[in-house]
Amino acid sequence: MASERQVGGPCQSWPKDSAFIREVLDRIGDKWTVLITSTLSIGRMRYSDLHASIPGISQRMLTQTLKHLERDGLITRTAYPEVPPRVEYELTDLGLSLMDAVMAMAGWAAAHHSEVASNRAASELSGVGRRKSSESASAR
Amino acid sequence: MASERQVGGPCQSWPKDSAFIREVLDRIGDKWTVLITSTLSIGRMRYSDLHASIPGISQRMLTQTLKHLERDGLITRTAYPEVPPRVEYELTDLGLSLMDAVMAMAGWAAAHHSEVASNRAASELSGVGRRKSSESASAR
DNA sequence: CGGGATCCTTCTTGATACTG
DNA sequence: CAGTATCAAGAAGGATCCCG
Repeated sequence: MASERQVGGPCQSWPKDSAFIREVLDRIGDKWTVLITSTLSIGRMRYSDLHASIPGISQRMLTQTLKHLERDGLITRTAYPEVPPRVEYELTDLGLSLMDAVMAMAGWAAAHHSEVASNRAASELSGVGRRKSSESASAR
Repeated sequence: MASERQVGGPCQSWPKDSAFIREVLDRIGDKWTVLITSTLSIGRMRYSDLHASIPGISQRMLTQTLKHLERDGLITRTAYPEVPPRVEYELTDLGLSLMDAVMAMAGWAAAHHSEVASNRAASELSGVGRRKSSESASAR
């Protein structure tokens, strides 16, 4: 595989403007962002519902990620001035469009993950990307 | 915006199989992976060329990221047994296909970064996602 | 030239406790 | 309920030195 490709062909066209690409990648590269937005893609939810729907997230990370998403206009935050406070979050159209892009990535993942997995397994046996026990447990 | 969307519509369809999506996201969420693969999309390169082409990367990260990419079958590593050692890296078809997906993300970024930027600026003024000086310098 | 092995510093994150 | 504030632990990243 990858026997003969013509070099210089596809996409050598971002010299220095990789700034916003990095911004987007920093956002979706964040574990919680994807989980939160995908959960919100079901519909608007309140804080506690999100917390319950996403196992393992701390309030700190939930709050922080929600703020980042709100700041970038990917979600809206609506606080109702009631006696027991109620706050609801919802994806904006912008956030929804990002989800589409993420789903595209998910499509690639679904299409190629087995290939990646077998490559990885083969490398593991031959000792290419071998990790040193301390790494083998969990990657972050 | 995002005034009335029908809930439950788009993409509520990954309950627990988000495992490989995370794998892919962990990979492209990594700052150096994208820079390296996009550089390699120009054509095969040797270690020192990559190091020179990517400003600010350390040998440690370059080597490590290259190993991860090789392990997953996204690039190939070819070592020539010469007197001054020569090692060349090249994207595989798999790696190239991932680049396509990344370029799709770049497309989203290009289309919406101004919108995100203005949202962010507006939030900055109203104090929504305000950071506390220690965060404002660099986000990782 | 192309890394491998260490050390050391910084940033991120989870846990916990407190508040409007 | 919906956060905020503080703290400690761990991982990621850079710098440096060395080897084949």
